[in-house]
Amino acid sequence: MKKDKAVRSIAELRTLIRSTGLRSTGPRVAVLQWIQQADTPISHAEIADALEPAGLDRATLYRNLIDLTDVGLLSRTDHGDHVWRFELRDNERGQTEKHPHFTCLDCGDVECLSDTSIEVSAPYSSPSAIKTHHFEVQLTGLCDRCAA
Amino acid sequence: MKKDKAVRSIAELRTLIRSTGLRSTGPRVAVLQWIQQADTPISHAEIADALEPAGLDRATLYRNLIDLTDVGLLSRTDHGDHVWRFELRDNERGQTEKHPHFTCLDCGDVECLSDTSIEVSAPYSSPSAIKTHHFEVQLTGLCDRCAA
DNA sequence: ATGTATTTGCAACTGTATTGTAAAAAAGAA
DNA sequence: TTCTTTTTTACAATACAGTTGCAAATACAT
Repeated sequence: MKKDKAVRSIAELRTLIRSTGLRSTGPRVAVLQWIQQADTPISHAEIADALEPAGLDRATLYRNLIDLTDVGLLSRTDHGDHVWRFELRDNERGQTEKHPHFTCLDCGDVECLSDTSIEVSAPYSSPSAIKTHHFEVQLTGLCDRCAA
Repeated sequence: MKKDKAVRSIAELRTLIRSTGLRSTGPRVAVLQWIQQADTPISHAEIADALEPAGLDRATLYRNLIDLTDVGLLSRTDHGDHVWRFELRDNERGQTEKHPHFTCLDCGDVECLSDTSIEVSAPYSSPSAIKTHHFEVQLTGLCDRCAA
């Protein structure tokens, strides 16, 4: 089920970070490296669990996730279960394009619905963001494993 | 913009609560009363701000929101902004039917998209919950006020 | 190599949500 | 009504997620 995504080298990640105006540091490269090898949005806790044992400070991690989100490298979303998740945005290359996610209400698993098309027909008074397609879609329900 | 929803009397609320197996208590009636007069899902904090001055304990409120959610009277959702919101479910009467919500990423305002139809065309491997329409839809973007 | 602004790492802190508990209240039985 | 049992409340204590302040360390432009 893994997507065949282009994994960037450390040097590429460093260049990517610098291109946003941020400085390339160990923690930032580590965060991006960890996130890029995940095939779905990955939670705060998962990143922390992975990187704290390696000596990365919590506050630094939080600050970096926010900074990297602010400059547009990451997206930070809550998929309906009160858990922040981060994903590489990568928009300039069309790699990880905007797409809906399906989150299991039971186990929290996230699935990227890259090939699912969603048609929204908006009525009279709905926000114009809907008519102009400037919105994100999030689906929640039970995944096949938890529904069984 | 207020919806013309049927407001239940205190006696009706008490019966409703008892019908779920829970006991009808002051705090529970107060919570339901407050939630039923809101026209969108309402946050933890909003309910607390409204009812704590009246002497309702925080922990009791939280426990009640969870209990009422567990028995199906309320739905508890996170609309993408890391804020829990509660809404009367009321499914047995078709009052407040399942519908998508639009949440503003800026101001947090929630809009019920009762009249918006959303078509999801699911591909090969997507969760069967999608094919069987057992899912909730959540849209996020900027509301008209914040986009202006 | 040097200087300066950014970033880190640690600790302290804030606010949200949960848990333990004795006392109070609700529902059912007598 | 009054009694009895079980649930619920209210208060306090606690756990946890996330943020902030700041001195020391680091990145990187010169």
